[in-house]
Amino acid sequence: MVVNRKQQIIDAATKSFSLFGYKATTMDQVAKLANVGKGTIYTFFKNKEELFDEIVSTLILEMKEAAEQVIDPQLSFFENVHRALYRILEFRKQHQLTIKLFQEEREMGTPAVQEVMKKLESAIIAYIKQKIEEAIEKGEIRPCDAEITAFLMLKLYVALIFDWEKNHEPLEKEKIAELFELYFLKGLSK
Amino acid sequence: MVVNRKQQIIDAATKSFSLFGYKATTMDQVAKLANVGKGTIYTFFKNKEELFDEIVSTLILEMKEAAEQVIDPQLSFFENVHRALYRILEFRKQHQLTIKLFQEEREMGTPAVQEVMKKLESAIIAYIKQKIEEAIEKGEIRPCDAEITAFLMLKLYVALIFDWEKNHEPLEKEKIAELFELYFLKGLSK
DNA sequence: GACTGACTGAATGAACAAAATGGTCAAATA
DNA sequence: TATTTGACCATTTTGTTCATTCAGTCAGTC
Repeated sequence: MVVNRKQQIIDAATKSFSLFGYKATTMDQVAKLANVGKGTIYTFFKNKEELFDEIVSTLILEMKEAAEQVIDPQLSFFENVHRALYRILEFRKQHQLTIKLFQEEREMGTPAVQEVMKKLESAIIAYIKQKIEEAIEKGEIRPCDAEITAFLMLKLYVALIFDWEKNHEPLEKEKIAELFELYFLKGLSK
Repeated sequence: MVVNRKQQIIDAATKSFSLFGYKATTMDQVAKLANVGKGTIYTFFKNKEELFDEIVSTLILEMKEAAEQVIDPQLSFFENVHRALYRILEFRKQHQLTIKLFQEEREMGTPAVQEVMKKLESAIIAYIKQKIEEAIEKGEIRPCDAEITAFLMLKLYVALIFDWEKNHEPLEKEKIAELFELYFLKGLSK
């Protein structure tokens, strides 16, 4: 094994998924991009979907890490939401993958993509939910249904990032953070 | 003219659009339902799309009227939002049409439906926006971007009504109103 | 024994035929 | 004469066939 072939495959697939989406990425293409015979892919991954799954699982982990990097338990819930939000807003640009998949889900409704996006959404909501519960525990914010609040935070984010741009100029990062603060933080603060 | 044939046609079309959606409604069907020859439809409406448009325009007007009925300039902005929200939540159940069209847009992407839904959305946002501007004028709420706020209010509403139900039990009217208050009203209040 | 790429069967979509549908208009009706 | 109508036409949609593409396998190579 000259180099880590599994990582080569993952890198190639990530690149192709990011560039062309799930459906338009062929295993032949991934093999060629990874400088690997197609069969080799199947020694590491059961099938295309499992390869995809592993990549998205990694993405989820990376997003969590990105958030954890800026979250500081010493700081207030508000300050941490603000920091995590900014970090994610920056993170997003690096990850064409998220955007491409979001597009593919809306425009083509590829089943494998729908499934994986559901998983991504669940992971994000579970993460936010936990942070909200901690904040309630600590008495930092007023009690509320953590699940619904997390759900709405994500919906608000998606609405501002993706939906608003359909008919308007994209919003500045600062503007998005400001709106988040205006609604969620002011609304939740005691 | 024994009865109002135009109204007969509109009623039949409304029923069919509500039941089967835009695409699955044929003009033959509408004619049969309205007890009218197909040609007669074309003496009142240029084509299928115009018939559809008139129905949706009426829907928009009815929604506005429904809201106006409960809005009282004497009352506070909050109280009025609350009342209008409740009125609309009840109104919705009567109108299968809105739900059916919302579904058809998401699932099939019928162009005529997309167009009309855009119009509906614009009308709603414009209406809310105006109410927000009046409230800011009167100093009832803190200044904010009325357009974005209206946009987010609608998105929040849609998220709670349609998106939440995809993976959870539907929310009670009371719960929806409570959430609205928690986020928007608390957030906007001075 | 790790790796490969030609091979296979299933899935996809292009091309064509058949059916359905929106819209028209000459004839029937009132 | 003014309305209303449904058979009719052009176009779109739907169903079908068939060639191509692609995910996944496995016999053969290194």
